[in-house]
Amino acid sequence: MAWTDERIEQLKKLWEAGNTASQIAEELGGVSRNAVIGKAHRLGLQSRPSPVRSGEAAPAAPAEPAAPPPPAPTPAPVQAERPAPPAPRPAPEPAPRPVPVAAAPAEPAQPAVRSIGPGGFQRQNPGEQQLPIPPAPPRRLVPAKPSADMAGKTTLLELSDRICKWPIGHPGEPDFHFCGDPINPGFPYCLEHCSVAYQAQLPRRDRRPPPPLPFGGPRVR
DNA sequence: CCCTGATTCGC
DNA sequence: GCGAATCAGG
Repeated sequence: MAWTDERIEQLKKLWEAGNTASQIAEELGGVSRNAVIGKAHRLGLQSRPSPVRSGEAAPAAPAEPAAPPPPAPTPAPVQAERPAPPAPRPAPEPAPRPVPVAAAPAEPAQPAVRSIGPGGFQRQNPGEQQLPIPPAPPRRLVPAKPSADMAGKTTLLELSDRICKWPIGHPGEPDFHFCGDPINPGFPYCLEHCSVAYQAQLPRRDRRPPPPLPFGGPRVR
């Protein structure tokens, strides 16, 4: 997979938005986490806090009223003979810039989880057809769990090589998610779902009636 | 062990 | 330039 302008753009956006390299890699597809990191560095993207923040984002900062920290004068640092990295403090936060006008490819504002249809497209409900494109995100975007009822559920974006990818529910529905249990080593599913997915071929007369199909079986309406 | 980003280095 | 392998850390 090549680094097209679009993909690079997406990479920058996601990187600066605070997504992890893994998340970005999955988002882009066709690239590894390492590839993303490597590219990010080659692009000169500021290395964000490398002391990883695996769990949740650090909410730490108390909602301090507008009290911008004093501008550090930082005079000439006396670097003896240490190969101190010239890297200036990240200081991202591009500041809310006014959105041009129309034709704004704004999309990163979307919550990570949206209903993803079979083709990979994002579904729309009848009522929400291409209305006003959301203005630029006012504030830093955070991965975040979109809705309460999705809390704890494994979404498409959270799949990895070691968790069960057995789908629960129907794609496109609000609570569609994946099993998420640890996989049965060597298989894409957990033990339980492997037993459903892989059945030994039995003589006809001994066959059991229909095992539940993936995706929850035929739709019922 | 899981994860994170950083760095190296052969391609 | 690319990214797997490796390193270092939470």
